[in-house]
Amino acid sequence: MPDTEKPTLLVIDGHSLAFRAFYALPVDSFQNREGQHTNAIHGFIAMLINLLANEKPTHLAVAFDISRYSFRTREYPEYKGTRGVTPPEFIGQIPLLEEALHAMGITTVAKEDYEADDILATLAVQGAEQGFRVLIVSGDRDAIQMVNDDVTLLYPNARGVSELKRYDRDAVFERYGIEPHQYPEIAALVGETSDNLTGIDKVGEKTAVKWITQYGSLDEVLAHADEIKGVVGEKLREQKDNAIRNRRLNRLLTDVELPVGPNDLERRPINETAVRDVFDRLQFRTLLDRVLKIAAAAGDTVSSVVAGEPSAVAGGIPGVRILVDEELGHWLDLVSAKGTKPLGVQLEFGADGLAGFGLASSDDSAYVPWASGRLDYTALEAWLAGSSPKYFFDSKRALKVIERAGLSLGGVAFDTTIAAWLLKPGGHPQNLGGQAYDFLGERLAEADPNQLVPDTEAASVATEAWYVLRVAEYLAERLDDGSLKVLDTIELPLIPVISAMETTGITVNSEILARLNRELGETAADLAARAYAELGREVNLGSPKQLQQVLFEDLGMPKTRANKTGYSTDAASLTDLQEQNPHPFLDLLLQHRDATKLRQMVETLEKAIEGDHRVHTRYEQTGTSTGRISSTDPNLQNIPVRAAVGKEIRSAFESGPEFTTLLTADYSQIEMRIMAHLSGDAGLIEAFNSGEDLHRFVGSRIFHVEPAEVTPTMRTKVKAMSYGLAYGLSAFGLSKQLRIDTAEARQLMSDYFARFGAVRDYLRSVVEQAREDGYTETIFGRRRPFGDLKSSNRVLRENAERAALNAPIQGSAADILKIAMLGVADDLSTRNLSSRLLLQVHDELVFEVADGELDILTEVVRDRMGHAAELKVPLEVQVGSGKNWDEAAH
DNA sequence: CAGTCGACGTA
DNA sequence: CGTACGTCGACTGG
Repeated sequence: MPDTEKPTLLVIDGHSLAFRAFYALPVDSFQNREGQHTNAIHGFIAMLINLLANEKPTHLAVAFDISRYSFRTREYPEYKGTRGVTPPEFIGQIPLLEEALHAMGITTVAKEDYEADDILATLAVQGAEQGFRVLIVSGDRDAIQMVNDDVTLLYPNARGVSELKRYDRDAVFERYGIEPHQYPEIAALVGETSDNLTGIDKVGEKTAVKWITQYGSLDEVLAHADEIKGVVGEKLREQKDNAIRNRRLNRLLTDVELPVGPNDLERRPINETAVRDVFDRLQFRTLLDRVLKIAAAAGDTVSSVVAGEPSAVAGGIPGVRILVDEELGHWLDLVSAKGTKPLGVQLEFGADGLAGFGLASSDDSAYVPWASGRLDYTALEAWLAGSSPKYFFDSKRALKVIERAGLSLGGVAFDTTIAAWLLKPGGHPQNLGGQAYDFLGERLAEADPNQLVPDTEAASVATEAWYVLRVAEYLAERLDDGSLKVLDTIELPLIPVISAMETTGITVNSEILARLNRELGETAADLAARAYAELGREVNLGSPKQLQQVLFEDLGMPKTRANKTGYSTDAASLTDLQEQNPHPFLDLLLQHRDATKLRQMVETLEKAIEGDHRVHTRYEQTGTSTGRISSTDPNLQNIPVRAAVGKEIRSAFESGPEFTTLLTADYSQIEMRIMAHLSGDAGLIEAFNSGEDLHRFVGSRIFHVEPAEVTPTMRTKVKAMSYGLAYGLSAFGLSKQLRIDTAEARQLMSDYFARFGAVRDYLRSVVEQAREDGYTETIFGRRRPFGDLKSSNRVLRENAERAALNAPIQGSAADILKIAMLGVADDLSTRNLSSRLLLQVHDELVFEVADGELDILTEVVRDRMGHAAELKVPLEVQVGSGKNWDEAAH
């Protein structure tokens, strides 16, 4: 096919040409009204307009370096090391240039870790293969190597960018006397000052060309180095490593994986609105006319939406800039209004941690690739660590990843996961796409994980960051003042505290666990064998279904409480059965369950011990509907404590090396104290202020005896009653638990409320209020919505009523412990203490005590926990310490 | 294989 | 017919 009929692909090295333009045009003559310098943009676009008019490319792209760092600097850190800092007037021009190009319908291409010339080389090779006439524009002499029959280089001459010298094969031969592909071999010998690549001393262009012509290639020259006489020969033999290194570095890659190929680069119509907008901001009057004229001449139907990477597309999603270094600093300053406006932040995760940052303001977004150890992130690091407000989707995860990358994070001002939870604490956990859909009604593009080659490309983290910002703004609108205060003063400050607890973990003695595992295993096996002997056959003791067969059919025992799959075989039912219908199998079964359950827990814990001999649980800050935090992988909030074996398990949790003991601190009867506070019940308040044992005090009032005369039975009854109150316990439930008849339970309740009537009034009022408002509220303003309080379904309604009367109590207790955690964490840090908070178990905190800090830590903990809230009754804190968790308990 | 249920540990 | 959780094994349905 004759060249004239071939489509023409024009690819420009954006950075190098913009930089040439910057030095070709006077800085001071090109400034817009905001003081932004525009000379490089002006020069570049003027050159581009000439190229479009003269070369009439059918396909077009501009390639950019993302950073001054690339795989070449990793290989040879001194590469391009002689280049000074970017002139301040140049900063900010590249992103604006990209914006202008996008408005003009021109695709820009950049690839992390590669230089623009590698992109040029790749597209040139692909273009030639696919039948294009290829024109490349680069200010880098290494680009000569790309020239061949299909590829022509346009190279700016010394006077800047207004004239481009045309290098085809013949022109290269005429200028250098070699084939284009040999150019890098010449350059390798001579060296390239601008790239900081030293060549062979005494070897200039003439010598190099002579050698290459004589021997054919650099390899051959080096192979025959011995034959070369004189000083240059010596130098060549001495410094041949330089040449080898230079050749390695100046070889352009032709197989870079790019998001676009030549056929994707067909020229598109300009977006006139966008062009007018950008050129107006740049104050490019004449250039605008020329661009519009070219567009008109090309017969473009001017569209308002541009494909590719426009600065704004339908739906208002801002285009994604790729930024690092000074450009990034400039951009951050601009879009955050010098740190006063929040940005959405979304991290990109790679195989080994942090891979990139997505950052977004309301109308702009940027992607910042992250490669650890690189030097061009000072602006980002400063912004991340500083107090400039940042919004996240999951800030705990972000915090951990950022810290692991050796950075620090400050200014976490919003977390959409936590905010969404505060708005709807019972909701299912959502990913960002779910939030965008639920709150904004918009679909966020997600790659289908089931497709090897997804046909929908996932949104960039920069776009995700933009959604984070918008979801955050939506949620901030919807949250009432109380919830916002809980977010700002409790939940957000708690994130780093919880994150540190997870990272720290707690030392667990694996030998103790291994012994327990073995002992419990033996016990279980023994019990199972005896149980089988009783039955005369083997059954799976862990299968409720098989147990039902054995108990209710084979052994013909009376039916127990019904459940979905038949009849219950839980501990309470089996204990009942044992009374009505004694059988040795029942006891053995119960004991076997006990042993296997504990063994399983021990085994789970053993497996969770990591290389540092510690167990790192994960705390779920949005895992409950009351405000508590939950613990998973493993759950350290349900480690046994009551039975003897439970204590043995707890004894395996120890203080780590460098620390002396563990310290535990827990609130005594915090929920009852909150009930006293919220109900204002004079009797209950007096009970807590009297210093008397609570249940003894209450018992004396109910049974009309002196406190000293309250018997253990009386105390047990009162205790069950008190504890049950906050859960919505019924007379029926109380009777079952205390194994008394319902009449007595009813009497007990009525006696209780006769003395502590305000408690009943309060509990009723909570439900009543919740029915009216649709939600309950804790002392600190945390809300929990309830819909079923008006349900006509009695089961649903009564369930909701019990949950509602419990929510402010459990929730306020959760708030108080969280506030205490913040206070303690604050004191530990301001007093420079080394002791650390390790665990939280709803009303208990576990610390690791550093040498010599027991007294001060005890004081801090007592103070901060005791004064986390000012209630109508004192908050009592019990503190204990010991080598392990069991000993530390009191 | 994922999801559900019963059972049971904690506050 | 007492709140709030997480985890396990067995079982179910695909």
